[in-house]
Amino acid sequence: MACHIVNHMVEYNEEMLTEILKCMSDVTRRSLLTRVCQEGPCRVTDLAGYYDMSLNAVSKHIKLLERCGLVTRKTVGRVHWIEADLARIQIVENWFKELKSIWALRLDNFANLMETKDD
Amino acid sequence: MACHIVNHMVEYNEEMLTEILKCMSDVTRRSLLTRVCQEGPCRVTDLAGYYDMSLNAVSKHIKLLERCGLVTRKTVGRVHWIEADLARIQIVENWFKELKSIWALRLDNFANLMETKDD
DNA sequence: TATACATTCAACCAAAAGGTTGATTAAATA
DNA sequence: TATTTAATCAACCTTTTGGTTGAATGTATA
Repeated sequence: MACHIVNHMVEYNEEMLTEILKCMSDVTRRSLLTRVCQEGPCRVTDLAGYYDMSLNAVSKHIKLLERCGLVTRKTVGRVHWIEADLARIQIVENWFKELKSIWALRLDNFANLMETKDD
Repeated sequence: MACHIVNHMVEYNEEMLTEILKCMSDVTRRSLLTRVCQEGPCRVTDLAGYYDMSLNAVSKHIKLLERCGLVTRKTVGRVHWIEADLARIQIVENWFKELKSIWALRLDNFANLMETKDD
């Protein structure tokens, strides 16, 4: 299931896919990710200010984003700076690519079969 | 948040993203999707045979895949033929693309700011 | 027609997810 | 030093998710 590391390719496996896709499937976490992409490094408290939920809830969302590598954290004194890291998106894109190629391969085989039939 | 429909672009909104990403975040559903990509139209019972869970559980997974448009169903008599439809993947890819462009835009702005500072 | 087969529906259950509040830790500041 | 500030930890609650089983529906077949 896992693919080979080639050049700058990012490896993927089922557990990583599950973690990343599950993480991205929440609207608040997608919003947080978008925000840190737009604004660069943000403090947890400032991020929480945008949402109609407790600081704790946002803190937990950030922890999940961090756990699957979609954001990174730099702690400076008591302030935690949260920054986006979109590299992991490649893992999902690789899966999409593989899925599409599997799909295309079958259609190719089907086309060949039809051709053979015509002989 | 929703983007414009341009040519063959597939529109997206938060609800669709949530639905599709949540659907893809389950390992059994990803496996089912891969399988129907490989094998073309499959019967529910045959698909269920590959997994260590009840037919009912697989049936429910297929229903979720169908609900968010990742597979389609053709009912012929008592047999339901399940087929992959990867078009919806584009919705997620569009979001990735937008996110990356937001990210790149900010870095550009930052670079411009530095340049201005140098004047 | 009686029976087997393909699939879903409905009710249920345990675990996970997403939220809350209150306490805790540690750093900045009056 | 005492207090405020930044953030997490811990316990708890409700809803959702992913599974189960048994019954129902509809179609094919002996």
